[in-house]
Amino acid sequence: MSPKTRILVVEDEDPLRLALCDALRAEGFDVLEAADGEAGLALALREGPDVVLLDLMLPKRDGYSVLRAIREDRLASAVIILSARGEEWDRVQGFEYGADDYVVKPFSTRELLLRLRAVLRRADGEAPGLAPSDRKVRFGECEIDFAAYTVARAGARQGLSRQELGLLRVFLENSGKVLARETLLDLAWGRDEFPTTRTVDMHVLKLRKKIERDPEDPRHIVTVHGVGYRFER
Amino acid sequence: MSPKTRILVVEDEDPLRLALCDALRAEGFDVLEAADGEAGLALALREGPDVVLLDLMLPKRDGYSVLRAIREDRLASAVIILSARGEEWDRVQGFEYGADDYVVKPFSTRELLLRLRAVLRRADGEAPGLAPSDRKVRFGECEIDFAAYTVARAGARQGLSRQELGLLRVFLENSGKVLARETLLDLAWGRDEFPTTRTVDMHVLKLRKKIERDPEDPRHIVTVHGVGYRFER
DNA sequence: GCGGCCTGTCAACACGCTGTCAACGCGCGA
DNA sequence: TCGCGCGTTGACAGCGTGTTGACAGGCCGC
Repeated sequence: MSPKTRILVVEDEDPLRLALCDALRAEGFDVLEAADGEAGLALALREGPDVVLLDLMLPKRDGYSVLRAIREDRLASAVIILSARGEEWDRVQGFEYGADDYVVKPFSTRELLLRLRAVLRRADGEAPGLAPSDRKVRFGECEIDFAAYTVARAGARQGLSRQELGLLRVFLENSGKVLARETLLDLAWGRDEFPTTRTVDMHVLKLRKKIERDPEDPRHIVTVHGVGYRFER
Repeated sequence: MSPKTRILVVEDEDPLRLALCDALRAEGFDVLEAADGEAGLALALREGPDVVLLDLMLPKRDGYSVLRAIREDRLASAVIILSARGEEWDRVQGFEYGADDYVVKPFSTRELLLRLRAVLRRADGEAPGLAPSDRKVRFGECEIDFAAYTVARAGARQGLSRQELGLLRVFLENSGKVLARETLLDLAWGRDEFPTTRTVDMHVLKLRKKIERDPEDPRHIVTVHGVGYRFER
Protein backbone atom coordinates (compact mmCIF):
# COMPACT_ATOMS: atom_id res chain seq x y z
CA MET A 1 0.00 0.00 0.00
CA SER A 2 1.25 3.45 -0.86
CA PRO A 3 2.23 5.76 1.97
CA LYS A 4 -0.89 7.86 1.74
CA THR A 5 -3.97 7.63 -0.39
CA ARG A 6 -4.46 10.73 -2.53
CA ILE A 7 -7.89 12.13 -3.18
CA LEU A 8 -8.89 14.93 -5.51
CA VAL A 9 -12.05 16.86 -4.63
CA VAL A 10 -13.65 18.71 -7.56
CA GLU A 11 -16.53 20.79 -6.23
CA ASP A 12 -17.39 24.43 -6.85
CA GLU A 13 -19.37 25.19 -3.70
CA ASP A 14 -16.75 26.44 -1.31
CA PRO A 15 -18.26 25.45 2.03
CA LEU A 16 -18.96 21.95 0.87
CA ARG A 17 -15.53 21.53 -0.69
CA LEU A 18 -13.81 22.77 2.43
CA ALA A 19 -15.90 20.58 4.70
CA LEU A 20 -15.16 17.56 2.54
CA CYS A 21 -11.44 18.24 2.47
CA ASP A 22 -11.37 18.71 6.22
CA ALA A 23 -13.21 15.47 6.81
CA LEU A 24 -10.93 13.56 4.44
CA ARG A 25 -7.75 15.00 5.91
CA ALA A 26 -9.02 14.10 9.36
CA GLU A 27 -9.25 10.51 8.09
CA GLY A 28 -5.61 10.60 7.07
CA PHE A 29 -5.98 11.09 3.34
CA ASP A 30 -3.80 13.33 1.20
CA VAL A 31 -6.23 15.82 -0.34
CA LEU A 32 -6.08 17.92 -3.52
CA GLU A 33 -8.84 20.32 -4.48
CA ALA A 34 -10.25 22.12 -7.48
CA ALA A 35 -13.20 24.48 -7.81
CA ASP A 36 -14.07 24.01 -11.48
CA GLY A 37 -14.00 21.36 -14.15
CA GLU A 38 -10.95 22.54 -16.07
CA ALA A 39 -8.74 22.89 -13.03
CA GLY A 40 -10.04 19.55 -11.77
CA LEU A 41 -9.22 17.73 -14.98
CA ALA A 42 -5.80 19.31 -15.20
CA LEU A 43 -4.99 18.28 -11.64
CA ALA A 44 -6.31 14.79 -12.19
CA LEU A 45 -4.17 14.28 -15.31
CA ARG A 46 -1.07 15.78 -13.74
CA GLU A 47 -1.28 14.14 -10.31
CA GLY A 48 -3.09 10.90 -11.01
CA PRO A 49 -4.79 10.69 -7.61
CA ASP A 50 -6.16 7.41 -6.31
CA VAL A 51 -9.72 8.70 -6.17
CA VAL A 52 -11.55 11.68 -7.65
CA LEU A 53 -14.68 12.99 -5.94
CA LEU A 54 -16.44 14.70 -8.80
CA ASP A 55 -19.39 17.07 -8.68
CA LEU A 56 -21.53 17.08 -11.82
CA MET A 57 -22.59 20.72 -11.97
CA LEU A 58 -19.32 22.59 -12.39
CA PRO A 59 -18.24 25.87 -13.97
CA LYS A 60 -16.17 25.79 -17.17
CA ARG A 61 -16.47 22.08 -17.77
CA ASP A 62 -19.13 19.80 -16.34
CA GLY A 63 -18.56 16.56 -14.49
CA TYR A 64 -19.64 14.28 -17.32
CA SER A 65 -17.06 15.79 -19.60
CA VAL A 66 -14.33 15.55 -16.96
CA LEU A 67 -15.21 11.92 -16.30
CA ARG A 68 -15.09 11.10 -20.01
CA ALA A 69 -11.74 12.82 -20.40
CA ILE A 70 -10.32 10.94 -17.44
CA ARG A 71 -11.51 7.62 -18.85
CA GLU A 72 -10.18 8.40 -22.33
CA ASP A 73 -6.81 9.11 -20.82
CA ARG A 74 -6.85 5.64 -19.27
CA LEU A 75 -6.11 7.19 -15.94
CA ALA A 76 -6.17 4.63 -13.15
CA SER A 77 -8.02 6.94 -10.77
CA ALA A 78 -11.30 5.75 -9.37
CA VAL A 79 -14.13 8.26 -9.68
CA ILE A 80 -16.99 8.83 -7.28
CA ILE A 81 -19.71 11.11 -8.56
CA LEU A 82 -21.38 13.60 -6.24
CA SER A 83 -24.77 14.21 -7.77
CA ALA A 84 -27.47 16.55 -6.55
CA ARG A 85 -30.90 15.27 -5.76
CA GLY A 86 -32.45 16.66 -8.92
CA GLU A 87 -30.00 15.00 -11.26
CA GLU A 88 -31.34 11.56 -10.50
CA TRP A 89 -28.74 9.10 -11.51
CA ASP A 90 -30.32 5.77 -11.05
CA ARG A 91 -28.46 3.86 -8.43
CA VAL A 92 -27.71 1.02 -10.75
CA GLN A 93 -27.64 2.66 -14.15
CA GLY A 94 -25.24 5.33 -12.98
CA PHE A 95 -22.36 2.92 -13.23
CA GLU A 96 -22.66 2.75 -16.98
CA TYR A 97 -21.11 6.18 -17.29
CA GLY A 98 -17.84 4.77 -16.09
CA ALA A 99 -17.98 6.04 -12.54
CA ASP A 100 -16.87 3.69 -9.79
CA ASP A 101 -19.62 4.79 -7.48
CA TYR A 102 -21.76 7.79 -6.81
CA VAL A 103 -23.34 9.52 -3.86
CA VAL A 104 -26.50 11.59 -3.90
CA LYS A 105 -26.30 14.99 -2.23
CA PRO A 106 -26.80 15.73 0.47
CA PHE A 107 -24.99 12.77 1.98
CA SER A 108 -23.53 11.98 5.37
CA THR A 109 -19.81 11.76 6.02
CA ARG A 110 -20.33 8.19 7.04
CA GLU A 111 -21.89 7.20 3.75
CA LEU A 112 -19.14 8.86 1.74
CA LEU A 113 -16.40 7.18 3.74
CA LEU A 114 -18.06 3.79 3.40
CA ARG A 115 -18.20 4.13 -0.36
CA LEU A 116 -14.72 5.58 -0.53
CA ARG A 117 -13.26 2.64 1.35
CA ALA A 118 -15.16 0.16 -0.78
CA VAL A 119 -13.77 1.77 -3.93
CA LEU A 120 -10.24 1.81 -2.54
CA ARG A 121 -10.40 -1.81 -1.50
CA ARG A 122 -11.44 -2.76 -4.99
CA ALA A 123 -8.66 -0.67 -6.49
CA ASP A 124 -6.17 -2.45 -4.25
CA GLY A 125 -7.23 -5.69 -5.80
CA GLU A 126 -8.27 -6.99 -2.44
CA ALA A 127 -11.79 -7.65 -3.61
CA PRO A 128 -11.43 -8.61 -7.23
CA GLY A 129 -14.13 -8.40 -9.83
CA LEU A 130 -16.84 -5.86 -10.31
CA ALA A 131 -15.29 -3.12 -12.34
CA PRO A 132 -17.89 -0.38 -12.52
CA SER A 133 -18.53 -0.78 -16.18
CA ASP A 134 -19.07 -4.52 -15.98
CA ARG A 135 -22.44 -5.55 -17.30
CA LYS A 136 -22.02 -9.12 -16.20
CA VAL A 137 -20.43 -10.65 -13.16
CA ARG A 138 -19.92 -14.29 -12.37
CA PHE A 139 -19.57 -16.03 -9.03
CA GLY A 140 -20.12 -19.65 -8.14
CA GLU A 141 -22.61 -20.96 -10.63
CA CYS A 142 -24.35 -17.61 -11.01
CA GLU A 143 -24.07 -14.95 -13.64
CA ILE A 144 -25.51 -11.54 -12.87
CA ASP A 145 -26.44 -9.23 -15.71
CA PHE A 146 -26.67 -5.76 -14.23
CA ALA A 147 -27.98 -4.18 -17.39
CA ALA A 148 -30.74 -6.73 -17.82
CA TYR A 149 -31.64 -7.09 -14.13
CA THR A 150 -31.34 -10.83 -14.31
CA VAL A 151 -29.51 -13.71 -12.68
CA ALA A 152 -28.75 -16.96 -14.46
CA ARG A 153 -28.08 -20.10 -12.45
CA ALA A 154 -27.91 -23.64 -13.71
CA GLY A 155 -29.31 -22.56 -17.03
CA ALA A 156 -32.37 -20.90 -15.55
CA ARG A 157 -32.76 -17.15 -15.74
CA GLN A 158 -34.72 -15.09 -13.26
CA GLY A 159 -35.47 -11.42 -12.93
CA LEU A 160 -34.12 -9.31 -10.10
CA SER A 161 -35.93 -6.31 -8.69
CA ARG A 162 -34.13 -2.98 -8.37
CA GLN A 163 -33.65 -3.41 -4.64
CA GLU A 164 -32.42 -6.96 -4.98
CA LEU A 165 -29.91 -5.92 -7.57
CA GLY A 166 -28.73 -3.00 -5.48
CA LEU A 167 -28.22 -5.19 -2.44
CA LEU A 168 -26.42 -7.81 -4.48
CA ARG A 169 -24.08 -5.16 -5.87
CA VAL A 170 -23.19 -4.02 -2.37
CA PHE A 171 -22.50 -7.62 -1.40
CA LEU A 172 -20.30 -8.12 -4.44
CA GLU A 173 -18.37 -4.94 -3.74
CA ASN A 174 -17.69 -6.09 -0.22
CA SER A 175 -17.27 -9.81 -0.65
CA GLY A 176 -15.60 -11.61 2.21
CA LYS A 177 -16.47 -8.99 4.79
CA VAL A 178 -19.23 -9.17 7.33
CA LEU A 179 -21.65 -6.30 6.84
CA ALA A 180 -24.01 -5.17 9.58
CA ARG A 181 -27.63 -4.70 8.63
CA GLU A 182 -27.25 -1.03 9.40
CA THR A 183 -24.34 -0.75 6.99
CA LEU A 184 -26.30 -2.53 4.29
CA LEU A 185 -29.14 -0.06 4.73
CA ASP A 186 -26.70 2.82 4.33
CA LEU A 187 -25.16 1.39 1.20
CA ALA A 188 -28.06 -0.22 -0.61
CA TRP A 189 -30.93 2.03 0.34
CA GLY A 190 -31.29 5.77 -0.18
CA ARG A 191 -31.04 8.36 2.53
CA ASP A 192 -34.70 9.24 2.32
CA GLU A 193 -35.88 5.78 3.19
CA PHE A 194 -35.91 4.32 6.64
CA PRO A 195 -36.73 0.64 6.50
CA THR A 196 -36.29 -1.59 9.50
CA THR A 197 -33.24 -3.76 9.69
CA ARG A 198 -35.70 -6.64 9.34
CA THR A 199 -36.28 -5.51 5.79
CA VAL A 200 -32.71 -6.47 5.06
CA ASP A 201 -33.44 -10.02 6.20
CA MET A 202 -36.37 -10.18 3.85
CA HIS A 203 -34.28 -9.20 0.86
CA VAL A 204 -31.55 -11.59 1.84
CA LEU A 205 -34.19 -14.28 1.91
CA LYS A 206 -35.30 -13.39 -1.60
CA LEU A 207 -31.76 -13.23 -2.90
CA ARG A 208 -30.96 -16.61 -1.40
CA LYS A 209 -33.91 -18.16 -3.17
CA LYS A 210 -32.53 -16.86 -6.44
CA ILE A 211 -28.81 -17.37 -6.19
CA GLU A 212 -28.29 -20.27 -3.78
CA ARG A 213 -28.37 -23.87 -4.89
CA ASP A 214 -29.88 -24.78 -1.52
CA PRO A 215 -31.41 -21.67 0.09
CA GLU A 216 -31.64 -23.47 3.44
CA ASP A 217 -27.89 -24.04 3.50
CA PRO A 218 -26.59 -20.85 1.91
CA ARG A 219 -23.01 -20.68 0.69
CA HIS A 220 -22.88 -17.21 -0.78
CA ILE A 221 -24.83 -15.11 1.70
CA VAL A 222 -23.77 -16.41 5.10
CA THR A 223 -25.36 -15.32 8.36
CA VAL A 224 -23.04 -14.27 11.17
CA HIS A 225 -25.27 -14.48 14.20
CA GLY A 226 -25.66 -11.19 16.05
CA VAL A 227 -23.46 -9.33 13.58
CA GLY A 228 -24.71 -9.34 10.01
CA TYR A 229 -24.14 -11.11 6.71
CA ARG A 230 -21.04 -12.12 4.82
CA PHE A 231 -21.01 -12.61 1.06
CA GLU A 232 -18.71 -15.17 -0.54
CA ARG A 233 -18.35 -15.44 -4.26
CA MET B 1 -26.68 -0.08 27.14
CA SER B 2 -26.91 2.73 29.62
CA PRO B 3 -30.13 3.09 31.57
CA LYS B 4 -31.56 5.88 29.46
CA THR B 5 -30.42 7.56 26.29
CA ARG B 6 -29.83 11.28 26.82
CA ILE B 7 -30.67 13.80 24.15
CA LEU B 8 -29.93 17.52 24.07
CA VAL B 9 -32.25 19.73 22.01
CA VAL B 10 -30.79 23.10 20.94
CA GLU B 11 -33.52 25.11 19.23
CA ASP B 12 -34.57 28.72 19.75
CA GLU B 13 -38.17 28.54 18.55
CA ASP B 14 -40.12 27.72 21.67
CA PRO B 15 -43.07 25.85 20.16
CA LEU B 16 -40.87 23.58 18.11
CA ARG B 17 -38.44 22.92 20.96
CA LEU B 18 -41.23 22.08 23.36
CA ALA B 19 -42.94 19.82 20.85
CA LEU B 20 -39.68 18.02 20.19
CA CYS B 21 -38.91 17.53 23.85
CA ASP B 22 -42.39 16.23 24.53
CA ALA B 23 -42.19 13.76 21.70
CA LEU B 24 -38.77 12.54 22.78
CA ARG B 25 -39.78 12.17 26.42
CA ALA B 26 -42.85 10.25 25.32
CA GLU B 27 -40.46 7.86 23.59
CA GLY B 28 -38.62 7.30 26.85
CA PHE B 29 -35.57 9.45 26.23
CA ASP B 30 -33.93 11.63 28.83
CA VAL B 31 -34.16 15.15 27.39
CA LEU B 32 -32.10 18.28 28.02
CA GLU B 33 -32.90 21.57 26.29
CA ALA B 34 -31.30 24.90 25.40
CA ALA B 35 -32.68 27.93 23.55
CA ASP B 36 -29.47 29.45 22.24
CA GLY B 37 -26.05 28.41 21.03
CA GLU B 38 -24.06 29.33 24.09
CA ALA B 39 -26.32 27.57 26.52
CA GLY B 40 -26.46 24.57 24.19
CA LEU B 41 -22.72 24.25 23.93
CA ALA B 42 -22.26 24.62 27.68
CA LEU B 43 -24.82 21.90 28.34
CA ALA B 44 -23.30 19.62 25.73
CA LEU B 45 -19.82 19.95 27.16
CA ARG B 46 -20.99 19.52 30.74
CA GLU B 47 -23.43 16.68 30.26
CA GLY B 48 -22.03 14.81 27.28
CA PRO B 49 -25.40 13.62 25.95
CA ASP B 50 -25.66 10.68 23.58
CA VAL B 51 -27.18 12.81 20.84
CA VAL B 52 -27.46 16.55 20.17
CA LEU B 53 -30.28 17.86 17.99
CA LEU B 54 -28.86 21.13 16.74
CA ASP B 55 -30.62 23.96 14.96
CA LEU B 56 -28.35 26.06 12.73
CA MET B 57 -29.91 29.52 13.12
CA LEU B 58 -29.44 30.29 16.79
CA PRO B 59 -29.05 33.43 18.90
CA LYS B 60 -25.66 34.18 20.45
CA ARG B 61 -23.78 31.43 18.69
CA ASP B 62 -24.79 29.68 15.49
CA GLY B 63 -25.07 25.96 15.04
CA TYR B 64 -21.95 25.62 12.94
CA SER B 65 -19.82 27.15 15.64
CA VAL B 66 -21.40 24.89 18.26
CA LEU B 67 -20.82 21.81 16.13
CA ARG B 68 -17.19 22.70 15.58
CA ALA B 69 -16.65 23.31 19.27
CA ILE B 70 -18.22 19.97 20.11
CA ARG B 71 -16.00 18.20 17.61
CA GLU B 72 -12.88 20.00 18.78
CA ASP B 73 -13.63 18.86 22.28
CA ARG B 74 -13.65 15.27 21.04
CA LEU B 75 -17.02 14.81 22.59
CA ALA B 76 -18.49 11.43 21.75
CA SER B 77 -21.98 12.84 21.21
CA ALA B 78 -23.63 12.23 17.88
CA VAL B 79 -25.03 15.38 16.26
CA ILE B 80 -28.13 15.68 14.12
CA ILE B 81 -28.57 19.00 12.37
CA LEU B 82 -32.02 20.57 12.04
CA SER B 83 -31.82 22.88 9.05
CA ALA B 84 -34.51 24.98 7.41
CA ARG B 85 -35.00 24.64 3.71
CA GLY B 86 -34.85 28.41 3.32
CA GLU B 87 -31.33 28.76 4.63
CA GLU B 88 -28.72 29.14 1.96
CA TRP B 89 -28.57 25.59 0.84
CA ASP B 90 -24.95 25.26 -0.17
CA ARG B 91 -23.77 26.83 3.04
CA VAL B 92 -25.99 24.58 5.07
CA GLN B 93 -24.64 21.59 3.21
CA GLY B 94 -21.12 22.46 4.15
CA PHE B 95 -22.10 22.55 7.78
CA GLU B 96 -23.83 19.29 7.65
CA TYR B 97 -20.87 17.20 6.75
CA GLY B 98 -19.37 17.37 10.20
CA ALA B 99 -22.61 16.02 11.59
CA ASP B 100 -23.81 12.45 11.90
CA ASP B 101 -27.05 13.18 10.15
CA TYR B 102 -29.39 16.05 9.40
CA VAL B 103 -33.10 16.67 8.98
CA VAL B 104 -34.62 19.35 6.80
CA LYS B 105 -37.38 21.48 8.35
CA PRO B 106 -40.23 21.02 8.30
CA PHE B 107 -39.88 17.40 9.30
CA SER B 108 -42.25 14.89 10.80
CA THR B 109 -41.73 13.46 14.26
CA ARG B 110 -41.66 10.08 12.64
CA GLU B 111 -38.76 10.98 10.39
CA LEU B 112 -36.79 12.47 13.24
CA LEU B 113 -37.30 9.42 15.42
CA LEU B 114 -36.25 7.08 12.63
CA ARG B 115 -33.06 9.01 12.00
CA LEU B 116 -32.41 9.23 15.70
CA ARG B 117 -32.67 5.50 16.12
CA ALA B 118 -30.47 4.91 13.10
CA VAL B 119 -27.79 7.15 14.57
CA LEU B 120 -28.04 5.42 17.93
CA ARG B 121 -27.81 1.97 16.43
CA ARG B 122 -24.62 2.95 14.70
CA ALA B 123 -23.18 4.65 17.76
CA ASP B 124 -23.15 1.56 19.94
CA GLY B 125 -21.18 -1.25 18.47
CA GLU B 126 -19.66 0.77 15.64
CA ALA B 127 -21.24 -1.43 13.04
CA PRO B 128 -18.94 -3.66 11.04
CA GLY B 129 -18.36 -2.55 7.50
CA LEU B 130 -15.51 -0.07 7.73
CA ALA B 131 -12.59 -2.15 8.92
CA PRO B 132 -9.35 -0.40 7.89
CA SER B 133 -6.05 -2.15 7.34
CA ASP B 134 -5.67 -4.34 10.45
CA ARG B 135 -7.99 -6.96 9.07
CA LYS B 136 -5.94 -10.09 8.98
CA VAL B 137 -3.57 -11.41 11.60
CA ARG B 138 -1.38 -14.48 11.39
CA PHE B 139 0.10 -16.58 14.16
CA GLY B 140 1.35 -20.12 14.09
CA GLU B 141 -0.57 -21.88 11.38
CA CYS B 142 -3.65 -19.71 11.84
CA GLU B 143 -4.91 -16.71 9.98
CA ILE B 144 -7.64 -14.64 11.60
CA ASP B 145 -9.78 -12.40 9.43
CA PHE B 146 -11.45 -9.93 11.74
CA ALA B 147 -13.61 -8.44 9.02
CA ALA B 148 -14.89 -11.81 7.91
CA TYR B 149 -15.25 -13.36 11.38
CA THR B 150 -13.29 -16.41 10.31
CA VAL B 151 -10.20 -18.38 11.22
CA ALA B 152 -8.26 -20.45 8.71
CA ARG B 153 -6.01 -23.26 9.93
CA ALA B 154 -4.33 -25.85 7.77
CA GLY B 155 -6.43 -24.77 4.84
CA ALA B 156 -9.73 -25.22 6.64
CA ARG B 157 -11.83 -22.19 7.37
CA GLN B 158 -14.26 -21.89 10.24
CA GLY B 159 -16.58 -19.16 11.43
CA LEU B 160 -16.05 -17.40 14.72
CA SER B 161 -18.88 -16.07 16.85
CA ARG B 162 -18.85 -12.50 18.02
CA GLN B 163 -17.73 -13.41 21.52
CA GLU B 164 -15.04 -15.78 20.31
CA LEU B 165 -13.63 -13.13 18.02
CA GLY B 166 -13.69 -10.54 20.78
CA LEU B 167 -11.84 -12.81 23.18
CA LEU B 168 -9.31 -13.74 20.54
CA ARG B 169 -8.70 -10.09 19.79
CA VAL B 170 -7.93 -9.42 23.45
CA PHE B 171 -5.55 -12.35 23.53
CA LEU B 172 -3.76 -11.10 20.44
CA GLU B 173 -3.44 -7.59 21.79
CA ASN B 174 -1.86 -8.98 24.94
CA SER B 175 0.17 -11.87 23.64
CA GLY B 176 2.80 -13.15 26.02
CA LYS B 177 1.09 -11.70 29.06
CA VAL B 178 -0.83 -13.73 31.59
CA LEU B 179 -4.42 -12.52 31.84
CA ALA B 180 -6.64 -13.25 34.81
CA ARG B 181 -10.20 -14.37 34.10
CA GLU B 182 -11.50 -11.18 35.68
CA THR B 183 -9.29 -9.15 33.38
CA LEU B 184 -10.54 -11.03 30.36
CA LEU B 185 -14.12 -10.37 31.40
CA ASP B 186 -13.37 -6.67 31.65
CA LEU B 187 -11.66 -6.53 28.29
CA ALA B 188 -13.68 -8.88 26.14
CA TRP B 189 -17.12 -8.43 27.64
CA GLY B 190 -18.97 -5.16 28.17
CA ARG B 191 -18.83 -3.36 31.46
CA ASP B 192 -22.51 -3.91 31.83
CA GLU B 193 -22.32 -7.66 31.73
CA PHE B 194 -21.26 -9.87 34.56
CA PRO B 195 -20.90 -13.49 33.57
CA THR B 196 -19.18 -15.99 35.82
CA THR B 197 -15.49 -16.49 35.38
CA ARG B 198 -16.40 -20.02 34.34
CA THR B 199 -17.81 -18.57 31.19
CA VAL B 200 -14.31 -17.57 30.20
CA ASP B 201 -13.16 -21.19 30.47
CA MET B 202 -15.97 -22.24 28.20
CA HIS B 203 -14.93 -19.79 25.51
CA VAL B 204 -11.29 -20.72 25.84
CA LEU B 205 -12.39 -24.28 25.27
CA LYS B 206 -14.21 -23.32 22.09
CA LEU B 207 -11.32 -21.24 20.83
CA ARG B 208 -8.85 -24.04 21.43
CA LYS B 209 -10.97 -26.38 19.36
CA LYS B 210 -10.77 -23.93 16.51
CA ILE B 211 -7.20 -22.66 16.59
CA GLU B 212 -5.12 -25.40 18.22
CA ARG B 213 -3.71 -28.30 16.28
CA ASP B 214 -4.22 -30.48 19.34
CA PRO B 215 -6.79 -28.88 21.66
CA GLU B 216 -5.76 -31.21 24.49
CA ASP B 217 -2.21 -29.95 24.38
CA PRO B 218 -2.69 -26.26 23.63
CA ARG B 219 0.26 -24.19 22.46
CA HIS B 220 -1.38 -20.84 21.85
CA ILE B 221 -3.78 -20.46 24.75
CA VAL B 222 -1.82 -21.79 27.71
CA THR B 223 -3.32 -22.28 31.16
CA VAL B 224 -1.41 -20.73 34.06
CA HIS B 225 -2.74 -22.62 37.02
CA GLY B 226 -4.33 -20.41 39.66
CA VAL B 227 -3.78 -17.26 37.66
CA GLY B 228 -5.37 -17.25 34.23
CA TYR B 229 -4.37 -17.76 30.61
CA ARG B 230 -1.42 -16.71 28.51
CA PHE B 231 -1.59 -16.37 24.75
CA GLU B 232 1.43 -17.17 22.59
CA ARG B 233 1.42 -16.50 18.88
C1' DG C 1 0.74 -39.86 48.87
C1' DC C 2 -3.07 -37.11 50.14
C1' DG C 3 -6.41 -33.45 50.27
C1' DG C 4 -8.19 -29.34 48.51
C1' DC C 5 -8.64 -26.15 45.03
C1' DC C 6 -8.51 -25.26 40.13
C1' DT C 7 -9.54 -26.47 35.42
C1' DG C 8 -11.55 -29.22 31.36
C1' DT C 9 -15.65 -30.81 29.57
C1' DC C 10 -20.42 -31.93 28.84
C1' DA C 11 -25.29 -31.22 28.82
C1' DA C 12 -29.08 -28.28 29.48
C1' DC C 13 -31.24 -23.89 29.73
C1' DA C 14 -32.72 -19.21 28.38
C1' DC C 15 -32.60 -15.52 25.60
C1' DG C 16 -32.10 -12.90 21.61
C1' DC C 17 -31.58 -13.29 16.82
C1' DT C 18 -32.95 -15.00 12.44
C1' DG C 19 -35.93 -17.43 8.85
C1' DT C 20 -40.22 -17.33 6.98
C1' DC C 21 -44.96 -16.31 5.91
C1' DA C 22 -48.83 -13.42 5.25
C1' DA C 23 -50.78 -9.02 4.79
C1' DC C 24 -50.61 -4.14 3.86
C1' DG C 25 -49.68 0.10 1.12
C1' DC C 26 -47.98 2.29 -2.68
C1' DG C 27 -46.89 3.28 -7.47
C1' DC C 28 -47.39 1.98 -12.16
C1' DG C 29 -49.23 0.27 -16.24
C1' DA C 30 -53.22 -1.84 -18.53
C1' DT D 1 -60.29 2.38 -12.38
C1' DC D 2 -58.52 -1.91 -11.40
C1' DG D 3 -54.96 -5.22 -10.87
C1' DC D 4 -50.25 -6.36 -10.29
C1' DG D 5 -45.59 -6.26 -8.48
C1' DC D 6 -42.53 -4.60 -5.22
C1' DG D 7 -41.05 -3.04 -0.75
C1' DT D 8 -42.07 -3.07 3.86
C1' DT D 9 -43.66 -4.60 8.31
C1' DG D 10 -45.50 -7.55 12.10
C1' DA D 11 -45.92 -12.03 13.95
C1' DC D 12 -44.22 -16.20 15.30
C1' DA D 13 -41.64 -20.33 15.38
C1' DG D 14 -37.05 -22.32 15.38
C1' DC D 15 -32.29 -21.98 15.98
C1' DG D 16 -27.75 -20.43 17.60
C1' DT D 17 -25.12 -18.50 21.10
C1' DG D 18 -23.84 -17.40 25.66
C1' DT D 19 -24.20 -18.90 30.12
C1' DT D 20 -24.40 -21.86 34.02
C1' DG D 21 -24.24 -26.04 37.03
C1' DA D 22 -22.36 -30.41 37.65
C1' DC D 23 -18.81 -33.54 37.75
C1' DA D 24 -14.49 -35.68 36.74
C1' DG D 25 -9.80 -35.23 36.49
C1' DG D 26 -5.45 -32.57 37.12
C1' DC D 27 -2.25 -29.62 39.63
C1' DC D 28 -0.07 -28.00 43.67
C1' DG D 29 1.25 -27.62 48.49
C1' DC D 30 1.84 -30.19 52.47
